[in-house]
Amino acid sequence: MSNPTRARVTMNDVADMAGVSKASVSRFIGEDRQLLSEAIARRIEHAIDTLGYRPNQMARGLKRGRTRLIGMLVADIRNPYSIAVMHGVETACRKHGYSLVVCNTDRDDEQERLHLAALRSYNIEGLIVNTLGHHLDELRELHTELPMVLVDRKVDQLQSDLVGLNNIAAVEQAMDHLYQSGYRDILMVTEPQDGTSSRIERVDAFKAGVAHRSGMRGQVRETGDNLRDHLRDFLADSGHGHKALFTGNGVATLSSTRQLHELGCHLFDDIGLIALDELDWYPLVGSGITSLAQPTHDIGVTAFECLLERLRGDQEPVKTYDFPAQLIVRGSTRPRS
Amino acid sequence: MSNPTRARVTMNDVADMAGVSKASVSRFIGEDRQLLSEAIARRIEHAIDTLGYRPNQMARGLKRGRTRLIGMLVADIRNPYSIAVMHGVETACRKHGYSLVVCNTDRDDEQERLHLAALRSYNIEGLIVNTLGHHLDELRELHTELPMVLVDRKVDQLQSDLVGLNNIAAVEQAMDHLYQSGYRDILMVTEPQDGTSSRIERVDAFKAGVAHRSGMRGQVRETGDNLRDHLRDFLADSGHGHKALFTGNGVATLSSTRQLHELGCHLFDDIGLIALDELDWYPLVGSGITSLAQPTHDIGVTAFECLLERLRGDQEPVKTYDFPAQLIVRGSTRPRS
DNA sequence: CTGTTAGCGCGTTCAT
DNA sequence: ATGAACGCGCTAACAG
Repeated sequence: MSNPTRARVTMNDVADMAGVSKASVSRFIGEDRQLLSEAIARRIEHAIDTLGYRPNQMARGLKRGRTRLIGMLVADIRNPYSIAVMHGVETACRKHGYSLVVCNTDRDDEQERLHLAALRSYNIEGLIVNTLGHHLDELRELHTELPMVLVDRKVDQLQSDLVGLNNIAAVEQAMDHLYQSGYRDILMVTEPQDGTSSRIERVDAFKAGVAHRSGMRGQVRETGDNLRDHLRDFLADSGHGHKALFTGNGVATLSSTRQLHELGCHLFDDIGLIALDELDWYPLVGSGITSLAQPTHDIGVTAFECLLERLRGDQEPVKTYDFPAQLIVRGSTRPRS
Repeated sequence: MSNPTRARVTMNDVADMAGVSKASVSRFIGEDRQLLSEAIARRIEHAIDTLGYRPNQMARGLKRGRTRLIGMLVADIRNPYSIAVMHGVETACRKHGYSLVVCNTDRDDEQERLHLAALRSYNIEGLIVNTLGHHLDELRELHTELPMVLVDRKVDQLQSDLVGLNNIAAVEQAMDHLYQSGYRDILMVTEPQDGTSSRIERVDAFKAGVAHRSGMRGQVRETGDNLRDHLRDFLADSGHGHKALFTGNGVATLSSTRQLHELGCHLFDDIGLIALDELDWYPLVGSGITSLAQPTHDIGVTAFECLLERLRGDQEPVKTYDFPAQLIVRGSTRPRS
């Protein structure tokens, strides 16, 4: 009964049953329905209903060159940021009748290559990229065939639209808030930069922000095996004013908070914290984690709409969409004096 | 330069350049490479490389009926459980040369219908379902064409393989642990059941577990606007032994913990907590949240492999894969006496 | 308004 | 071992 060998009902079947030509059926399911006479349209509709006919998008795409498929390349699908953006993309896709093929590379360059080949073979109409783009040649070649949009991270030498956070402004917001709350000794924790443009921008902005604020001291550390030692050292080294951590993304926040916790740190009396990216559990940790929330949903929606513009023939020069972050104040940056 | 109008290089181009017929090229990219002479194979390979030819999966699928596409219907893509399972599915897909089309319904029945139609139109070879399956007719019809596997939640009247947690055993583990740790007054918090089989099973198992443990009291409450009041009442109503919460999934844990936090509860001295599902922030909240972790990755992998079996012709009766949960003890269930 | 014809890119007989 | 011809399901061009 559930044997997947039953032949699919095709346009021919519908045409036969309705006693019309395939062309008429094609017109019925396409944009040209108004060209059909009332009588024929009804017969076709009836045949479609009784047969349960559904057009085959593959065949359709083969002929028209439009598959209604969008690809998304994600570096780390378990990162809540990626998920949130993807949710936005998916919503927008749905709204415009597109489906989304998600490819997770798990930060593996070889997987990226394989996925790119696969996506290409499926004739996707556009591609949303949230990876390091280490296969420049393939990407550029693909870009000659279809529009692409970068999310969060730039890819060098790939001239493509970009949508993401205004990192400079966001970091400035964070610095302002820390400064005004009385923190003077800041340790920024970032994931290894590794060529990721957004991380680099944030670290650079952090250094610049420290430089032009009098009495502020700033250092940068990376997540990894040594993080705990770095944090311990930072906590021990007093005499530079109230201390705070500035974590560059959700992953950095998680590992930093875990390490602080394991170090027996009282969250957040001993040390302040402001995080880039908002996660749903921030209110629950200690007195709550202050964060700069990214408009992830809008970022995803914009990425898709950007693609859609290009698909509709937009030939304008490469655009960049910089979204602002929203400060959410919680206990982890309570004012000090 | 990045104008998406450049014609794709096709099998014909390769054949022309290599001076052979399309059939030979087809043999080269297919399974019949050993039928080709060394000389011709080399010429074809060279042509493919210089032209950058990639076979068109759409056309291929159209002809052979194998698109190498798997669909996954997810009720809530922002639920970490779904993501974790999806990650497992994706890994398995990749390993076997399949690509994954993910469809998020946002718990909306109408979206489920639309997605089902879309997936079908793309000739996916199999479907993984993690939704309520409220469109039984469409699902059953689809099931006549392709294999399906249910994840986490059963769908009534849909005879299909199922992979998920052994809910009975998992809840028993939780109850045992609570009992042995000295808790006697338990409030289970679940998302509205709403026909979700896994939630129903967990609640039923909870009630049964309370019933056959002497001196234990158990109540069930749902997440929602009243949760806070329920929790306050529960906290106030003493005299039944040490209190603990048992949350039925990640979402329930998050909302319960938030409410406790806002009620000014000291986590977790005033009340114990054990959670079904493991999330990465559990160690950070209060003294840490004890949990029962699901083998989400394995569940995803198994779901795909199950599909693959069916695709390869497995005709055996419907199977059910019940995975065990793993208890992770943290401070939220510290022993009481 | 409607049907006929010719492919889209590819796999698969059949010949040779 | 290789090529010619046909068709997968559908759309687009042209006739009528």
